[in-house]
Amino acid sequence: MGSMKVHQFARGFWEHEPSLTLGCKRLRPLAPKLANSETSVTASFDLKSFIRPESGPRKLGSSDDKRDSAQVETHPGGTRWNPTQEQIGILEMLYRGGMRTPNAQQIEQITAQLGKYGKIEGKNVFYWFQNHKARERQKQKRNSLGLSPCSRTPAPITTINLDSMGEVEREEDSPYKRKCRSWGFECLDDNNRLCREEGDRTLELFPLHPEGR
Amino acid sequence: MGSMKVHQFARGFWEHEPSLTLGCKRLRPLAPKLANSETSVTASFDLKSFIRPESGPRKLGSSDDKRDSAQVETHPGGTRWNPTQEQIGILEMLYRGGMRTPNAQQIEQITAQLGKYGKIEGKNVFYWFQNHKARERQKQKRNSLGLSPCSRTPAPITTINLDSMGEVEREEDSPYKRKCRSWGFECLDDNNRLCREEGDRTLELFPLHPEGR
DNA sequence: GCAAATTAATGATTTATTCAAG
DNA sequence: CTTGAATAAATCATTAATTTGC
Repeated sequence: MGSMKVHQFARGFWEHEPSLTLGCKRLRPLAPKLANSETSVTASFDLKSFIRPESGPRKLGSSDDKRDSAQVETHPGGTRWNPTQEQIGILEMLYRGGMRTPNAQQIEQITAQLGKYGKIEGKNVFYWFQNHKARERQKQKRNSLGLSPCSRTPAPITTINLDSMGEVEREEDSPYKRKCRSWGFECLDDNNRLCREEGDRTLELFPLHPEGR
Repeated sequence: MGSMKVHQFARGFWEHEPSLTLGCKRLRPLAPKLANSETSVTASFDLKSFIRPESGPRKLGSSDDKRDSAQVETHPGGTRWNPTQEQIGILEMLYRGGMRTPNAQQIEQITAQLGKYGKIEGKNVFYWFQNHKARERQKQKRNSLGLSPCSRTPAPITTINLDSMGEVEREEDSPYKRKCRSWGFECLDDNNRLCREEGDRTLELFPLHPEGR
C-alpha cells in the first residue's frame, strides 16, 4: 500500500488556478470575501512557519523501507490495546475519582503510569474514558428505569492523584465543556495508518487565546 | 453553561424523537443562501478589506513572544481557521472528486498545499471534510423533501489527484468504513491547551490490522 | 456612509452509534 | 458479550455578511 511516491506537491501546481471553475456554488456565506488577493501567499510566513519544528520530510515510506529498528512498539498481536488488570484498575480509580475527559497532559501522565503495566498509548486512555463514560451512562439510564429514579450517584469523591499528577478536577457529567480537545501530530505507519507519538514534545504552537472570552 | 447540562439530560429522555429536535431545537432559520453565485473578486472595499492580511506567522518562538505588536488581525491568539477562497476551492474540488475522509497522509499533503494560501493545520482539513460531508448530507435530506425524491445526484466524477497524490478513491457516502482515523501526537501549550505539532515525527506505533475487514 | 445589532455560515468539540476483535 | 476503535450526529462558539439606526 505504501506505493505513494509522494513527493510533496509540486509547489505551484494550482497556484495559478485558485478559484478555478468551482467558484459558483457554495461560495462564502454571503458576500465576497476577497481580502486575500495576493498578499497572503507572498507574505513571507511561508517558510517561517515551516522551519519551526524540525522540518525534515521524514521517511514517508518511500518504498517499503523496513528501518523499524527496535520498533517493537507495535504489540505483537498488532491489534487493539489489551488492558491489563492494573491498568483497568487505575483507570477506574481515576474515573471514580471524577475524571471524565482528561486533557492532554493528564493523558500523557496516565499513559506513562499505565505504561509500566503494559503497552499502552494515549489514545487508548482517551478512548477508554470516552467509552467508559458513555457506557456507564447507558447502564445508568437502563437502571434508572428499574430502580429508584433519583439515585443518580454522581460519583464518589476521592481526589486521587496519580503520583505526580495534580488532582483530578472533577468534571461531573458536564456535557459540553468546550475543553479544546485536540489534535496531535499525526503520522502514519507502514500500513498507511495513522498513529500517534506519545513522548514529550516541544509542545507549542497554537498561540491560543488568553482564555478570557 | 450550566443550562446545557439540563439540555443534555433531557436528551436522554426524549431520545426516541430524533426528528423533534430538528424541528424545534436549534433550528436555524437560515436559508440556503447561495444567491450570490459568483461575484467575482472585485476590489470594492479597497482599504477596509485590506486590514486583514494576516496569515499569521505562527512561529511562537517560545521566547517571550509577547511582542504582539501588529496585533491587528493576525490571529495570534489562535482564533479559528479562516479559510481563503483558494483553500475552499481546492477543498471543494477534492470533495467533488469524491474525497470524504482523507487519511493522515492525504491530510498532510492537502494541508501542505493549502498552506500556500494561508495558515492552516491538518485538523482544519479534517474538520472541513467532516463538516462539509455532514452538511451536504443535511442539505440533501432537506431538499429531498421538497424536490423530486430521486434526484440524488450522487456526485460528479472527477478523479482529481492532488498532484502526486494517487487518486481520490471515491468514497461515496459510505457510512462507516472503518478507516482508522487516528490520533496524532498531542501536546499542550502554556494554557494547558492541546496543540498540534506539525513537523515530522517518528511515526510508528499502531500495528494495525491488515485492512482486510 | 459608518458602527452597533442581527443573522447566516461554518469551524471546532462533544456525545451518540456503530463496527468488529477477542 | 464485552469493549476498543472509529464515524456520524448534535451542538457549541466564533466569525463574516447583512441590517438597521443615526
